[in-house]
Amino acid sequence: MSTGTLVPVFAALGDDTRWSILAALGEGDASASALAGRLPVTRQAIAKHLAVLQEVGLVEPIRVGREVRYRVIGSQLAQTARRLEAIGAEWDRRLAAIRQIAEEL
Amino acid sequence: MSTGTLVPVFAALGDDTRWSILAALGEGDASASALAGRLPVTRQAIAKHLAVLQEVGLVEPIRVGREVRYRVIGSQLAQTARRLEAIGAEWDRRLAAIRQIAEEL
DNA sequence: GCAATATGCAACTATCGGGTTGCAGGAGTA
DNA sequence: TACTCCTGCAACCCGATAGTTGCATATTGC
Repeated sequence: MSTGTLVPVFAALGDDTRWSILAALGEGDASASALAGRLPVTRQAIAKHLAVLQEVGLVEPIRVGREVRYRVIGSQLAQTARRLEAIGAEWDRRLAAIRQIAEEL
Repeated sequence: MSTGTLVPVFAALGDDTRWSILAALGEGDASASALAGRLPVTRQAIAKHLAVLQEVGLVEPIRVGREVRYRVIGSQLAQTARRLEAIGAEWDRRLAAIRQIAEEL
């Protein structure tokens, strides 16, 4: 079981501002400028965060006229959750086996 | 739906070395010194990482004589996974509703 | 075409975090 | 007691990154 591309996703999710952005996008698609109107950071900072989120597949850009709206991809979050759960279960399984053997000695 | 204490957990999971440590602990409890023998970083670096992991509840210390072994807590990973999945599902639900309304216009 | 608005790019600052070395302190063992 | 081994703490270095300002570029609407 490899962690593969999982770590960058968590790194992307380990920032409060990015969660603010994701939460805002969770209420509807929006552009960097629109998000800058609601959050206490500049548009450029938000643009950088959106680039990070897009890089790990949590968000996708949609050109609408002269603006670029961003859409959150919920399925990526669900897939990450499934992989996380599988890894945790695997650890539990192995460790339980180890302790079982230890007890029998 | 609040992200609560979720973000620090992701920040903790967003580092390769910490995943190496978690993976090693997934094969059995170990002390910082023991881990330093297997990983290409110093014991002190590992000690810092273990402190971070303990802080977010992914790992717990167990004193055994003069050494401190660490144990990975798989259930914390599972809980994080569930919360993540719930958030993604909530976004999908809301956004689907928004698009439904948009189509009807 | 022109003004307005939105994005893109670049340079810069400052803080955070991962990693190191060095040393002091504590707990087990001969 | 003396020795060994493991942990804990502090200071330091450096690269990454979150954030800013400033300007150039493109696209829509009048």
